[in-house]
Amino acid sequence: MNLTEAKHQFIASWGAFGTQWGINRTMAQIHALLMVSAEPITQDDIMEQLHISRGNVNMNIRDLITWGLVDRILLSGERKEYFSAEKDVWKVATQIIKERKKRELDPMMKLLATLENIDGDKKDKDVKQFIDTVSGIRKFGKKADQMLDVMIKADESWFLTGMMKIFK
Amino acid sequence: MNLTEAKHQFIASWGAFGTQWGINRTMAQIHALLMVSAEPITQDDIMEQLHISRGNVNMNIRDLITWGLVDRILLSGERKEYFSAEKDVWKVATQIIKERKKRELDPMMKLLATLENIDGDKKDKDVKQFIDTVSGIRKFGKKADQMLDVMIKADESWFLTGMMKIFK
DNA sequence: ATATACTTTCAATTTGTTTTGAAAGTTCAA
DNA sequence: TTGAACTTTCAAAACAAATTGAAAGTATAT
Repeated sequence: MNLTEAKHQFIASWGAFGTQWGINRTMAQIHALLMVSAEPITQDDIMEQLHISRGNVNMNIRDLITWGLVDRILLSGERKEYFSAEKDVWKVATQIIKERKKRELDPMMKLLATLENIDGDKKDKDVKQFIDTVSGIRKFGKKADQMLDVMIKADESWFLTGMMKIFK
Repeated sequence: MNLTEAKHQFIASWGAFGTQWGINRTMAQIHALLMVSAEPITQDDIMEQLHISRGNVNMNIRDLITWGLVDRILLSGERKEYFSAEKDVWKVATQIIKERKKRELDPMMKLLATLENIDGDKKDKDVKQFIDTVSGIRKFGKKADQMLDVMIKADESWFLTGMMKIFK
């Protein structure tokens, strides 16, 4: 397989993979393209390579920037904007974890906390089941949260070498 | 807040949460309903409580069963089928991890392995960037994979107590 | 065997999401 | 300023996913 074919396949698969995790396909594809691009590229490059419209590129690029995964690059003497993605997979992963945690996990945990305080007789089996379920999710979520916080603060080498000893 | 309101809110939020992670809303809602139900319930109960059609319930219940999250219960003397969800959050989590790993992570890792072997001069900066990106993702994926395997095999108390000492 | 109670299927429809492209907005050099 | 180069917006269109419900299928009791 040559580079062009491989790039295409990588971009297509990364896009499909993204959709399974609630990320829009184009956004994942743009991110994939930027990840394998050695140099910063322009909106027009992306439009051309992925065969998508200008508006679509613009919208998703802006999203990727708010996710902290892509940077706008201004080359001196150039009018056009260039874009470049963080290439370090560890940084990409921690950035995504940080964002999803903030946007999704944290609000869910907050809600569960309030739901645990319902009125009703705790001897009633339905009330009991509800409280048990919610508090079970909450306990699990808290621990997962702590773990993710440590991961976000840790560095890659710790993850790749140190942590694994523990898991043996 | 009373039980009924709290259940509704839990089901609605769990459904919304699911969609952000690539799980269809109804499926997540049915799962939520089953998680907070003290006793097994029927298709008709689900239809009524979530206001959805018979076909929809049937389809999603079957999906939940293939995910290993819900069981069909046959009460003796009853013609009707009842359904019940695993209530232990740890088991639910490991089950989901196990399935998603098998369905999504494993195939992606396999693909990346093949993409690493492209033809081309490794001195070329584009070829180099591609290989570096793919192998970076693969390294990360392998470690995450190992970690998840250990989690799947471990038990809840290990996660809730033991593991956290390590992360201090 | 047949009626009854229940489950499954799937084509058609509805609903939700993504994409387009033309128009409006911005920036900057001359 | 003006206009050329570029970016952003957003209503409409295209596309994808979820949902319905009626018909077909299956199991069971009599």
